[in-house]
Amino acid sequence: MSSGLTERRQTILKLVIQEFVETAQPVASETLVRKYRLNVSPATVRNELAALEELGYLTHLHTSAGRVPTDIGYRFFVENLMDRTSLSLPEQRMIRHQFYQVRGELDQWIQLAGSVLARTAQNASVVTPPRSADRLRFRQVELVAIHDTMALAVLVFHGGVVKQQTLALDAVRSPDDLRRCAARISSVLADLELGDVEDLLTRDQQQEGSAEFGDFERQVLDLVARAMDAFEAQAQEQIYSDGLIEMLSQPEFIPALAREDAERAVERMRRALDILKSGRGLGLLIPQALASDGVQVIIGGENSADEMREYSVILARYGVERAVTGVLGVIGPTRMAYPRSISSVRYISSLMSDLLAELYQADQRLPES
Amino acid sequence: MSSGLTERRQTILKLVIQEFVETAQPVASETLVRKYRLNVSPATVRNELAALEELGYLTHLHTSAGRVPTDIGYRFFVENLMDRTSLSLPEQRMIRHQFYQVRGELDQWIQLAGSVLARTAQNASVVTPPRSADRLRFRQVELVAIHDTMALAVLVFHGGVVKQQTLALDAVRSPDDLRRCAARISSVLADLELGDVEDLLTRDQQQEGSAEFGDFERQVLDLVARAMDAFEAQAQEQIYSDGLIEMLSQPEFIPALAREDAERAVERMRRALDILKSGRGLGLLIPQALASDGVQVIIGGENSADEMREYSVILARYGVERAVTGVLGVIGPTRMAYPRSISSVRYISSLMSDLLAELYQADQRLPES
DNA sequence: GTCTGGCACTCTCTTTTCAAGAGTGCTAAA
DNA sequence: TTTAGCACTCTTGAAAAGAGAGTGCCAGAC
Repeated sequence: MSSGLTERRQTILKLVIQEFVETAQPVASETLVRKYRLNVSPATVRNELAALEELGYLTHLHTSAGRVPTDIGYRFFVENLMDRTSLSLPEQRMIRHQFYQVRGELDQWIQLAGSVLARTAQNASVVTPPRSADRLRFRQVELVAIHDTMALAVLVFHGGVVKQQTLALDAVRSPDDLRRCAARISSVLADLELGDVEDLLTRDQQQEGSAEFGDFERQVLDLVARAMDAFEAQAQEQIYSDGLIEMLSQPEFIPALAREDAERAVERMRRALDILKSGRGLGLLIPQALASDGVQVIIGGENSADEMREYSVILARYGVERAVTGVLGVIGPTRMAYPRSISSVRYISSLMSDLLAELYQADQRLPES
Repeated sequence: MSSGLTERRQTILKLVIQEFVETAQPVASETLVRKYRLNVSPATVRNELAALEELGYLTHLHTSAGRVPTDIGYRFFVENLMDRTSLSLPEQRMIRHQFYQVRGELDQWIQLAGSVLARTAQNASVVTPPRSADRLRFRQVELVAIHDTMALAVLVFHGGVVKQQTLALDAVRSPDDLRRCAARISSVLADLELGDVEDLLTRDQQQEGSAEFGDFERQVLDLVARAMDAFEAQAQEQIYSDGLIEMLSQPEFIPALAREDAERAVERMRRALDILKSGRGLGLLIPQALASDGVQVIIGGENSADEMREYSVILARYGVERAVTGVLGVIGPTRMAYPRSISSVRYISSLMSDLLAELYQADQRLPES
């Protein structure tokens, strides 16, 4: 009976999605006619809705309820129907200004990106720190005295990765002592990877008596190896997330608005919490996003993880290609303001890329407000 | 009629609280007799319960429901009835071991403390980073080249406070250049506070032509001033928290178990989230805990903040007296396993104190596993 | 052939009612 | 002072009934 996705059906599909995203209520034929001043009757719209349902773009919760988009419906909307907008210029300017205020602090960039994404998309956000695709390579170490028997070791790796650790000294050391030791180790370990460092250590330990390094130097070497190990071990796992409150303010999590068993809303809340805290359900998506260009949109059941069936994820890679890259994005119920969320993810990822590029090549500049 | 808190009434109060903490259900007279093999009849217990209610230690939700402790009841329990236990030795050992594995990393200590507290108390936890009571005093700066036009500035302050920031260079600088500049600034700023640094900067700017510092040096000075300013500004506010999931797994937040309108459970959940994220309701408690010795227990309405009426907070100061101190603790529904939570807070705070002391005086050692 | 008005039908949602159950409070007796 | 007995209160759950929302379909109009 249905002769495919006619123009009018596409228009109606778009309206249904807009309406549903806005109100979180199943959309009735009469509402569409009244609110959008369609000059056809509700009955006509009903026929079209039935056709759209048969084509798989909409569903019915029960016989006498309005229509709700399916994952396929959202997908078609995102691919073909959606207005491709950007964040407004004042908004962009405000965001740039916020980043400008924390210039120089990578950790703060990450936090800020998470918070801005959450606010603009009114959903949860995830950001992974930028990582190098290569294995970690040592660059140099600085030892700074904190007091007589305590020093701070600042380890710098290629790609601008920095890690600091305190270090209990076995004996009192003068600043000169520290400097000498740091210089020695920096030159010995320069450009080495974790495996090389470990080899060096075991080799040194075997030739007991005529050891190449002093006790103190070996202590620092050990620290370096441990730090590199710890760093590589957690490289994949770390996901910063924010916007829990924003997401949980969505009607899906408020029983009075979701018109359903409050029990289910609570259960959903708990599971959402779990997803964000553990990063489960995102695990596969992130490497995938790291390997793709542009903004990725994963809608509901398109995600293989079953617990994500009711959520959409919008991700984009950011960083400097072939150097360091990370992933950032938004996560929320499938009923999501896709145009706005996508614009936001796109803008923040390009902004973060600019910031990182500045860290890597001085010929790119942070846009100033 | 009631002749005060007799021995037997105290016993019964203790049992009511233990039972209620365990089951989260109002406690009935018959349950007490059956479960704890009291050799009196339920009717006798009922009389005593009525007396305890008149004295203010228990309440009734409605005529035909069991008894529930009041804040006053919990308070009496904590002061007089509670068994004063410690964490078991195996548990202590396991915790120490976990801290041992992240030795040298203050940030990790804080995270770990939060996670351990949450797990042992099955509630949310809060930890503030250790802060000095004095104003921040500069110690030294190191400049580490990241690449040609980018350096990392590591600022070290008195009290072991360290902050790192990247710095875009105005021109290519050799490592020697950087070292010289860092040494110069370190010696000029040594032991200065924020105000002094700012004075120095304005004084230098006024004498235009014959400036005391080079462009590059002034750039670094500026960075230092900004960093100190930012650091002092956020010194009070930063509260790390964990254990949201643990707390939200308490029956109070699960409508099916709380036997009440699910709506209310959801509302409660949302508010709890807000408290943890914003730190509101804790604001007054933390300075208070910083000024007190030992473990502080604030039960329900004892907290002036109204949104905390249903929550208890257990806090302890940690750190090195007169040097750096922070606060850590547990937050959860008033129906809380006080003995265990208090032991846990006490143990972790003393452990963290030991760790920090090690950072300050070498004559104290981290207990090794 | 497409659109529209009308109307029956379905399902939800809310309210009411009723019975069962849990636990207390009180009284009177041991 | 303790206890048994019993009436009373309040909750909880199930079932029933009525209102409302929205669809699906048919028959007629354009």
